Amino acid sequence: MSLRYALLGLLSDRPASGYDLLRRFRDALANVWPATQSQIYTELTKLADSGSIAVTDEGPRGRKEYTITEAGLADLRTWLTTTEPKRNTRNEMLLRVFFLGAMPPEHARDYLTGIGERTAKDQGELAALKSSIDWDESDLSTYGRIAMEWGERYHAMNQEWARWALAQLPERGEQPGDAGSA
Amino acid sequence: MSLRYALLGLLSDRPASGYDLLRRFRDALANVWPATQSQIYTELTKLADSGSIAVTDEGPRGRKEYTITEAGLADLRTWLTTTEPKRNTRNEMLLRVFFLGAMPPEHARDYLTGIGERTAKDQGELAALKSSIDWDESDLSTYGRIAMEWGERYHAMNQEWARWALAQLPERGEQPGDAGSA
DNA sequence: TCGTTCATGTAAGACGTTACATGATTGT
DNA sequence: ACAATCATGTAACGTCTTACATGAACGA
Repeated sequence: MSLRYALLGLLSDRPASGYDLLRRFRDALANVWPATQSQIYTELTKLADSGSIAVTDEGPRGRKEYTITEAGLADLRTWLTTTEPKRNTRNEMLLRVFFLGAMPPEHARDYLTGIGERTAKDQGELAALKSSIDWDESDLSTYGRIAMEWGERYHAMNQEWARWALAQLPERGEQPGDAGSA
Repeated sequence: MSLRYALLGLLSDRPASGYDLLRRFRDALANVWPATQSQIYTELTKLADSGSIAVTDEGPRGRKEYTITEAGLADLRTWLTTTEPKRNTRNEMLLRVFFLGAMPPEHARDYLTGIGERTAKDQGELAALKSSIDWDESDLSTYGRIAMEWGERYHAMNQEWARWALAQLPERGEQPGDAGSA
């Protein structure tokens, strides 16, 4: 259901074609709610059928510009206010952590080190994205910045956790009870 | 694909029936990789067909106890070492943040306050879960504790972020450029 | 005996991914 | 002319959720 509201949300800012929305998903929402071309076009057709959006202009190459209707806006507001957001649970990275015991300890270290590295890379990409955006005084910018901050904090948290987790593992070659040199 | 490996992972610790695994998903993996009864039984049948697990005992009420095979263990290890974990992107809570501009500012405050409250509640539930677990010296306990720590840090991060985000919004009734009383 | 727990299985539908398929327009 | 970009649509497949369906065994 969320894709539906993501589209309504973007269209509440300004009218757009499927192709426009596809780019906005790639640029702005890729880290929050990824969607494929296929999904977007299918959902736009459904939204138009249900009267939440309407085709308000047609351009070259079969371009159709959609505008949100009053009904669609009401629908979006209902979603924002009266329904509880679902928690994000599934986490493949964390699932693997549970089963690191099936591997030699060396691999557990490598895995956690890898997490730290990957999240550092993601953090860099997020920073690049942040500086590439033309932040203005619009609502989308204000709230986009707030979402971006979440991403930065998330990555920082992951890195700190990965460092901490490494410290929980026995040292290379250390035996249980051997707490280092005296 | 992850469900398959979650099952192999649990079975690598010890043999279990579908019903046993269902409870372990509810208790230990609910916050990391939720799975329904329907999904678990279906996947166990597939795993048995492909030779990754085998029925090694049958009990009352049609109970079938599954044990991981060498092939299954190899499969699990391959997954752990040679494939990249997929990032967790979809975040409904954050998606809504983008569109808070479609609502009066009051609602944005309420929403962010609500996030803080809900994550505080989740944190409490996680703490309760933590103290309810019989932590021993097994690998699953070691890595389970590490995963638990991630959850604690995640909730703490969310609360700090929600507090920060509230401070970014204009004060109740404040106009842009009006930075409080002198 | 009667309710709860144990125990397994199937089916329909929503959502998401990947791939296929087509063609107009623009810029060099 | 030709390549890149704009622009839309469909089909097959896999995963996840919800609901339906059944029944044995245990304990009070």
